[in-house]
Amino acid sequence: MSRVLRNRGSFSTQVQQSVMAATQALNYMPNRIAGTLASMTSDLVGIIVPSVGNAAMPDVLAGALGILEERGVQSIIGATNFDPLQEERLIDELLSWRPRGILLAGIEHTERVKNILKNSRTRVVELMDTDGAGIQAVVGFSHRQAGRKSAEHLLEKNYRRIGYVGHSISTDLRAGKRLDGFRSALTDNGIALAAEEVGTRYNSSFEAGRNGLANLLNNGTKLDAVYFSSDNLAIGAYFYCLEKGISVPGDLALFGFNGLAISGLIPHPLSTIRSPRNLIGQTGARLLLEETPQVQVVDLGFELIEGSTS
Amino acid sequence: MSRVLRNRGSFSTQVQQSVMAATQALNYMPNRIAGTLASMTSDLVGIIVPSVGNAAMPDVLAGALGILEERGVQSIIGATNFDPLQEERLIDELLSWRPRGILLAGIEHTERVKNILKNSRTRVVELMDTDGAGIQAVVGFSHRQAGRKSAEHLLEKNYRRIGYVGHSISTDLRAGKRLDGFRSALTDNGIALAAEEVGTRYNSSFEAGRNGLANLLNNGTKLDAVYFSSDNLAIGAYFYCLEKGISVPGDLALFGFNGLAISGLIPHPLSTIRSPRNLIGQTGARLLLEETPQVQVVDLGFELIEGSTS
DNA sequence: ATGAAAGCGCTAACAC
DNA sequence: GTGTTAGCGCTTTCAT
Repeated sequence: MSRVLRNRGSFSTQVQQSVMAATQALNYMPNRIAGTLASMTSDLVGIIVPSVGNAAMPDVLAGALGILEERGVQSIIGATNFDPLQEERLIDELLSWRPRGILLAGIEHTERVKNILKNSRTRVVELMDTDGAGIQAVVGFSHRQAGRKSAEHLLEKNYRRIGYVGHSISTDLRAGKRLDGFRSALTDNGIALAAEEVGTRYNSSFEAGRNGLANLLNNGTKLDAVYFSSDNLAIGAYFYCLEKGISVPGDLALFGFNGLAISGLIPHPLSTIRSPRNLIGQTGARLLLEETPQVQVVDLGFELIEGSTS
Repeated sequence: MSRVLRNRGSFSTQVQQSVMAATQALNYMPNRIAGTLASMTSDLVGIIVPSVGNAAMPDVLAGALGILEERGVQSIIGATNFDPLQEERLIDELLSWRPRGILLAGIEHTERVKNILKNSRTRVVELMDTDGAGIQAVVGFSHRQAGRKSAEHLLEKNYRRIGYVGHSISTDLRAGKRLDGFRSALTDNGIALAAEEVGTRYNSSFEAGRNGLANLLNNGTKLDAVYFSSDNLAIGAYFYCLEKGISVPGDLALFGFNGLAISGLIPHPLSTIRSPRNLIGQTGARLLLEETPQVQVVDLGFELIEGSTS
């Protein structure tokens, strides 16, 4: 009987015994589909990310999954490949599973998605980005501020001829916001980006960084620092410098974003910005499961790591 | 009415019109929980991996998710953290959702898991590892062979004093199999591993490789090559060599495993073994969805990449 | 071509 | 403390 299996309501030990025996004998396996339908509350949450491979995501996912699994909730994970329409499709399908909540990477979505989500009573927590209005709760940090901070650091260090190398900026909106912030800090100090290079078709970000820097340098503009849309690009570029005998940071300073483990272990630890990715995932998951739905934004900030490439 | 919504059975355009109108007006959203319960067939699959951050996993996941999403099936993903009991727990919970199938990383599971899965009629595809008996279908390659091949390569190159640096070998069974294969090839040639170092408590594999190599070298054993349990370890060690002025491969050869993008871009492209991770994910997903359940093992092989660290 | 009805395996509410 | 029953929102089958 349902009561003993779920340990709710009241029953005698005697009944418990026999029920236990029966479930063992019959090899009983609960059916959550039926349970969820009957109770109208599920232990499912949806998680939608741009891509499971995207440098920052594994940490965020690991953080969220950790919390979710320990509370016995299952996660349906979907990847949008940075395509808003794919996101819309995934959310539609997700909603048809009546999840307890949805964890979304980023705060940019199609209008339809925003409306649907606002009108549905599933909890929604948006992750990673606090630059803009969220649907219900958002947990992350300001990419615009991260960009600004990066520029300010470079300016303090007296770099003036600064270039940018990015990767798929039209689709990676967060990278776009960082660049915006970076640019505006430069503008505030009366200088402009000396050159920029945005490659889109590379096999890896390392390659994008490497080739991006090569192109930038071959264009003839004289640069003393380059800002990259992420650590991986910066690392690819760093190796290019090693290979070409470009002294870092003497000839050229390099600045990344993400604060990946490897960035601290290359011969010149990379100057970069690290965000609390795992914590963002954890916090998002906790918020999602919280009893009291609360409209709020949790800014977990970021940290500038001064390595030796700047 | 159900027939027009799912475009099955027969109905007139007139009825179709009115149903469409009604769904629009009422903002109808299908309920797959109810649908699944009624039809007793679901569009859910479960995916269980050791960790979403584990170097090889994002590619496998991306491959699998790609196929799965394009066929409109949702994925419940769980991470075991290399803990067989956690895997057992996850599988129990997964099964209660009556998934269409389960994708499992690896072929080592608790006896209970194997029995449950054999007796359930959910499709099971085990990924990554073909060294041993699978439950139903397995897609991957032989880690033992990969290890052998690595050793043979090093021996051909005339390295004789060979060390090993690994990371969490007791939990990462696949790494253990590679080491086994590596060892046996060495033994076949009458030599033994000169030294080995297995660190477990590092923040990252890069660090494990770096410190592992440092320890190995400090122990005084003279080595001319080191085999690492993965590229990340080897890369961490490579940077250590750069820093200490150890010439690679002159003083010391380095050999990794995985064939990550970054490994090909460091100043000395890493000698390593690359497996078709994305393809393994794709193939696994396809097999899982196939109509005709077929007991089989699909060995997708691997490729030895001769870089310049050996 | 279409309406009606019987479940799917549970949970929650109600009676005793 | 324990047995019973009415749904949950669909799919499927059976009449019509």
